[in-house]
Amino acid sequence: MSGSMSRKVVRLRDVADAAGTSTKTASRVVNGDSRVSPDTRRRVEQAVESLGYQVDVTARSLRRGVDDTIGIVVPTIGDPFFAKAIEEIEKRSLDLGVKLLVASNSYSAETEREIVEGLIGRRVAGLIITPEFADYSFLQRIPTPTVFIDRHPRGLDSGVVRVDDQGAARAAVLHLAEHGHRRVAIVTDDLTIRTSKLRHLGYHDALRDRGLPIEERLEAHGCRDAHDAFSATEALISGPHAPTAIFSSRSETSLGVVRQLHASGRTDIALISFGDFVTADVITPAVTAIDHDPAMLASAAMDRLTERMAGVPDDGSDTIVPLRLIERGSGELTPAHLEASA
Amino acid sequence: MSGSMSRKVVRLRDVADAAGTSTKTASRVVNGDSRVSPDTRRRVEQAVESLGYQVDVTARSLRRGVDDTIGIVVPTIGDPFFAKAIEEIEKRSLDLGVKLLVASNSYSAETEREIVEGLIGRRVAGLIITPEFADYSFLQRIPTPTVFIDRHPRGLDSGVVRVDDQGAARAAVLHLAEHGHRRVAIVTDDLTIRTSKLRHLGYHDALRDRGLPIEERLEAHGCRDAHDAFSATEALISGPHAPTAIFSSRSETSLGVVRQLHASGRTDIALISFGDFVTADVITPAVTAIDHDPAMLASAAMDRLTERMAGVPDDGSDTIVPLRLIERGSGELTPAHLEASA
DNA sequence: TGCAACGGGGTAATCGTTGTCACGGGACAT
DNA sequence: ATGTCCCGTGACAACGATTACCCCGTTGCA
Repeated sequence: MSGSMSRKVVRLRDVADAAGTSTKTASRVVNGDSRVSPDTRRRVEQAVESLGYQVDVTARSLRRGVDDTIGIVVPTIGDPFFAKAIEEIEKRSLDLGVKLLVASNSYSAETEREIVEGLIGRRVAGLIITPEFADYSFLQRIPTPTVFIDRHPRGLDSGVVRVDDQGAARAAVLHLAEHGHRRVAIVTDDLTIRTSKLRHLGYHDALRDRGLPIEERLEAHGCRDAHDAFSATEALISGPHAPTAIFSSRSETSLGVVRQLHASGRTDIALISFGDFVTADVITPAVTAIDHDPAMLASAAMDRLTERMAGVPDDGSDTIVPLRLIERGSGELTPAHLEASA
Repeated sequence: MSGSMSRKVVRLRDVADAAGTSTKTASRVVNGDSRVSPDTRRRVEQAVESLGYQVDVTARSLRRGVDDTIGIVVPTIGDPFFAKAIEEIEKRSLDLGVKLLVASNSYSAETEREIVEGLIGRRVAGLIITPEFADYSFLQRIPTPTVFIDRHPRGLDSGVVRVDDQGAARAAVLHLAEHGHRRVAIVTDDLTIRTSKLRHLGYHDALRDRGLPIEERLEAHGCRDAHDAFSATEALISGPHAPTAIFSSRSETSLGVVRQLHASGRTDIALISFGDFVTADVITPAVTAIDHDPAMLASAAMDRLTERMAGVPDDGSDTIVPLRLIERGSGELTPAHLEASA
């Protein structure tokens, strides 16, 4: 019944009225502009406090032309790797006083483009994108600072923040070779996926370096999940020329490989997993893994993005995030024939 | 050098000009209003296409008073449980044509409140919050539709979407009792955490139901991570009155328990983990777990949120998301003395 | 025939904030 | 003493889309 039905929202105008200043001055106080006298500042601050004023960000963003957000687009948010990356980026965003818009692009090329365009339509201050299906040439004309991670975008000549897939895969296989293995198999995803291809190339690099044979029957491609890898591994190890070591190119496939090795009692076969997973150290033997730290990738991406936002143009070069090999046992097994002769 | 330095952005006005209509009509087309003649519609659509027009969402949001976004606030984005939940919510958001703002609140009560207020200042259409430290009484006055998940917010009388922690913990311990165990230990986090407390209560419920002893030396509290749990388990199983079964109240602690059991060769001790983890089925024996499906929780939260957004008020009741017990072996081990007598 | 209802369209105000420009007055240098 | 410059401040317009309101013909119906 009170006469003053409180207005829906408190506007800067209301604050200014209460403090006896213009909205402009109130705005100055709210935005930390130094050119305000201490007395005025205090009055405004007090008004803000008592009225519970909060900036309407939609209005601010319209006026400024940019929104205090950055968008991140990943294939799957639930993937622990990307989840950790998002976490790191959110942390950094907090420091920048910016909010984080997350979106997934693992639907189709069309929705992927729509999603990115939608983000741009929101006038995001920056974009971090894991390119998937879409052609990104449309970004050419758009001024939004953008950083790509993990893979190169199709249709756009841009630097990328990524891990050294090829180099690390090579290092892993060399590690196996160093322990005496001459028949090293690979279990991997579809080779049309850039990441998979690079790791596959690294695998070949290592074999070539060591003069080891490259054999098709040692390669299992197209393993999209643990289940595929489970079957593929069975086929690999059941033949007469079974490998003494396996290089699994994704943590997902590693789970399948491990299950198969355990199921068939062949835990004597060496294994290195590209991509770590929890409990890799609980299994016997514990699984040696190459770990790419998502936080590091994310951090590097944010560094790059803040650079772009500051106006530094993309020079087309890639930022390579290092990887590390975690020796746990499975990657240090020696082949049976060597053990016998020892 | 070209004479026409293209204008920064294409506005609705430009589309209208190109199509020879007013902005109002162009707006109608863009927003799918039916009261436009087919011919006009086509002209506008063509203009949109050729100019590459995109709605400026910041302007639209200002005018409408709400932004087409929903905010989700969780303790840790990187936690697989919340990551999966976010993933599900993002999927649902896509259907609603809404973007998702994610934020973490695991910093402090103050930043938690600032984060939520910041979201509200953005005029989000809805909020999904996992309350942590902050007092949420300030939300009382705010019209933004809000749904809380996992825990009850402090300072606000509101329904919640949550799992039945206490009931499920009770079920797990009863499951162990059913297999003959009379000395069941618990490894858990700090009991000041609501979730931990509820699970602890469920543990006691079960013991009481079965007339089993409640002993302090069977309870390891304050295990914040796998490492703590590792040490705590060592203490638990080394005494003279060691338990024959362990109930671990978080997947994180379960990792520590498993490591300790393996390290000390006591894989004969039964174990049920509250919270599943990958490779729980690779370990020997595979770990029986109670799984709370994050997607289900998220989905229920979205159902509730869309209801709120449609104007249905909170009736204060909780939505309970069911859990399921996944029998894998470790929870079905029988105590040594029973085996001996068998 | 008269008139209301409706389809199709336009004009201008509005959302809340902030950049631009202007102004009076003191400090300081010429 | 006069100009220059900076400070604190305010009036005002603009950001781009939406929407309240108005207008003009057609129809349909009494």
